[in-house]
Amino acid sequence: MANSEDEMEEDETEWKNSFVDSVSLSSAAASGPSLNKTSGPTPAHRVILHFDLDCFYAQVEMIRNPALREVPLGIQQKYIIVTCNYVARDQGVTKLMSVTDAKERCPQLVLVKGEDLTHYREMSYKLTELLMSYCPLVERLGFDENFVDVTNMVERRLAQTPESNSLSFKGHIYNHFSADVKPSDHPRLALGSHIAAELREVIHSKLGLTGCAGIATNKLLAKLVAGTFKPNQQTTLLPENVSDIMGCLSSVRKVPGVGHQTAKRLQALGLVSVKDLQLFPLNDLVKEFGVPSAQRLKNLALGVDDSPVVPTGAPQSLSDEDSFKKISSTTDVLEKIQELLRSLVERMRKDGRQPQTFRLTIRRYSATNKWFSRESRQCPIPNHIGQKISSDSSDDTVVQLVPLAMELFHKMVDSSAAFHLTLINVCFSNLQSKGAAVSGKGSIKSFFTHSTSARKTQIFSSQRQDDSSQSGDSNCMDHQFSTPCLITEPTSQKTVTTKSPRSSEAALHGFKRKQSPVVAVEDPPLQRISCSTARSDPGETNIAHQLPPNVDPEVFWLLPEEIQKELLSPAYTHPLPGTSSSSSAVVDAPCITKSKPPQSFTDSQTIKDIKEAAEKLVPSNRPTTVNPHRPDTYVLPGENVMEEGRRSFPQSSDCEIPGNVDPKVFSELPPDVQRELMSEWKQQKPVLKTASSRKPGRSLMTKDRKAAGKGSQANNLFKYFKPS
DNA sequence: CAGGGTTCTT
DNA sequence: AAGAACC
Repeated sequence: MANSEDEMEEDETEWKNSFVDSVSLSSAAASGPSLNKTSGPTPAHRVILHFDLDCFYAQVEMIRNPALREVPLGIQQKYIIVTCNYVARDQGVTKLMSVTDAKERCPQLVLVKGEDLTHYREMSYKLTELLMSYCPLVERLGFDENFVDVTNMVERRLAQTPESNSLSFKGHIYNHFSADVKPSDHPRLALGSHIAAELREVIHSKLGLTGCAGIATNKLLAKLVAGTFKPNQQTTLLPENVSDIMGCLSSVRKVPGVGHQTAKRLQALGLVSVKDLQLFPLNDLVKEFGVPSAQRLKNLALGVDDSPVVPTGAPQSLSDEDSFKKISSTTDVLEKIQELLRSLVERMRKDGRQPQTFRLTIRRYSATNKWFSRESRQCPIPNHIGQKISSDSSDDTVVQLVPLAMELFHKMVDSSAAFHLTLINVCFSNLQSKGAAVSGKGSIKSFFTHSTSARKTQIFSSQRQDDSSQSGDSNCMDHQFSTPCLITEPTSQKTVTTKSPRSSEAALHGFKRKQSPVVAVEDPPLQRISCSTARSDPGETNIAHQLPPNVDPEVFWLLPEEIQKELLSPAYTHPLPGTSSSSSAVVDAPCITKSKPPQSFTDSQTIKDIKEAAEKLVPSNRPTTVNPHRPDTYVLPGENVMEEGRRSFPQSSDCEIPGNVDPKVFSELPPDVQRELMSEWKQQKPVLKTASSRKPGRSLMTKDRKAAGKGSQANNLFKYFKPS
C-alpha cells in the first residue's frame, strides 16, 4: 500500500499511475504530464543505486600497505579513530571511538594517521569517475558514497533482453519474511541488482575496493537499504517492503535528511519514531516547519523521495583545516594559516580553476557553549593574486594570501585581548574556470566546424530521460544542443558515431558494442549541458589514472561514451589501478603507526625540489612543441611529482577531440590555442552559457539547478590526482 | 561532539 | 555568515 510514490512497480500499463503518484508529491507536478511524451519510455519509476564503501579510509590504507590487512587497523585523526578495518571491529573497536578507548579494547591496534585526506580524496574521485564511465548520473555523498541513477540502463536492458534476465536478483532482498520473491514482478529492480553487482565487481577489480550497494526506487530508500547487510554485500528493496524498512527505524534521526536539530524539533512535538512522524498531521507539521519542509519530512518518513540524482560536478570549494588544542597568539595563527594555505594553494593549482573568494573560519574555545560554533569572514580575491595560483609558484601565492587571511582574522578576533582558538580553516570558493578568456578569436575556431557544444553532452543523454521523471523542469536547456555531434573519428579506433551514450553498458556485459557507423542520433541531442559539464570535471581528474598517457582528460570527456570506454579498455590504459600490488608500491611499507608517510609536499623544501625536478622535465610550463604522436616520450611521473599531472597529458593528444574537428589540424596548433579551444568546448556555447554566473542561478531552480548551473561552468582541468 | 570535508539553506 | 545536513 503503501505509499504509492515511486515505489509502484511498473508494467507498462501502470507507469502512468505511478508517475502521477510520484509527481503529486513534488513541485514538479505541473510539468508532469508533458514529460511523458518527451521521451518515449518515460520510466515510471526510477532504479537508484547507492554505493557505500566499507570502512573507506582503512581500505585505502590497506591498499597502500597490504600488511595492514591482517592486523587490527584504526585510522586516527587527532585523538579519535575515525574508522577501522573489520579485524579491529571484531575486537571491539568502533568508529569515532577515542584512541585511548580503542587501545584499551584492542591493545594491538595499529594506528595510521588520517588527517591528510589526499589519498582518500584521490581514491574517492577515482571511484566516482569509474561509476560515471558506466552511467553518467552519479552523485557523490561524502568521500565514500555515491548514488547512481540507472533507470535508463535498466530500460535498455529490458528492451534488449526481453525476459531472459530479470528472473533473478543478485544479492539480498530486503524482506523480513521473504515469502515469495518473484523477480518477474519487479524486473527493473531485478536488473538494477544485476547492474549493482556488476559495478561492485568492477570497483573491486579496478580499484581494489569493496563496499555495499542498495537498490531501490529512490535515493532515500537505496541508501537505507544499502546498510542492511554490512560488509561487502548488496540489498534490494522492493516496493512492498518500504513500510517495513521505514517502520524499522526507531528514531527519526535515522532518516537521512533528518539531522540533530530537526530531530529535536520533532521531539518537541512528541515525535520520536518514524511511525510517529508518519502519523502526525501534516498541518501541524507545517506550523512548525513551513510547508516545504513539513511536506518533505512527511515524505521521508513514508519512504518517499523524489529528489533526483544530481550529477556532482567538480567541487564548488576547496578547503583545508586543522584543529588543535589551543592557539592563542597571532604568530601561531599566522603560521598555521601559512601552513594550511600551502597545501590548499597546491590543490587549487592542480584543480586549475581560479577562486574568486577566500574564506577564513575559526572555532574558539569556550567552556560554555563551546565547540561547535564556527565563525567566518570572507572576501574577494584580487585578480592578480588569483591568477598567481595557477601560474606562479605556490610560495609566492601564499605570501600574497596571508595578509588577506590575517585581515579576515582580525575582523573576527581582537588580538589585543586574549583568545583561544581550536580550529582554523581556509577555503577557496566561487571557483571559475579559466580558459574562456581568449575565446574571442573566432578565426581559430573556424577551423572546426560545429562542435562547440556537443561535448559531454552526450555522455549524459541518458540522464535526461530520467530527469524528466524526476523533476519537471529538466527540459530547460534542451534546445541548446541541437547539434547531434557525430564524431568523426580520430586516430585509431573505430569510428563510432555518436550517440548512444549507453554504450558503456556494453562493457559491463563484456562486449563492446561498436555500432555501425552512423547511427542516427536517436537519443536526441538534447540533453544537458548541465550535467555534462558537471560531471566532467571531477571525472577528469580521476580518470586520469585510467587514461592512456597521451590522452588529455579534458578532451576525454568530449568523446562519446563508446570511445571513452575504448580508451579505458585494457588495451589502451597502462597497468594500474589494479587491485594488486602496483598501487601499494608507492607506499612506504612501515607506515604503521606513523603519521603521514608519503605526503610530500607539505613542506616547502619538498615543494621546491619537486618544482625543480619538474622544470627539468619540462622546460617551460607550456611546451612549445606539440607532440602529436605517441606516448613514447611519456614517462610516468614519480609518485611525488604531482605537479606533473597536467603535463603528463600533453595537450596535443591527437586522438580525442570533439566531433567534427580534424585531429590532425588540431594537433598542429600551438598548445595555447589548443587549450583555448578545449576550454571553449567545455564551456558550451558562450551565449547561453549561463554558466559563468552560476551563483545567481541557483535560487531559481533549487534541485534542478544542479544540472544546469554546475555543468555549465564547470571547468577545466583538474587533475586532482596523480596520473598514477 | 569528535575530524576534515562538502553542499545547501536560512 | 551562520546553520544544518551528510559522510
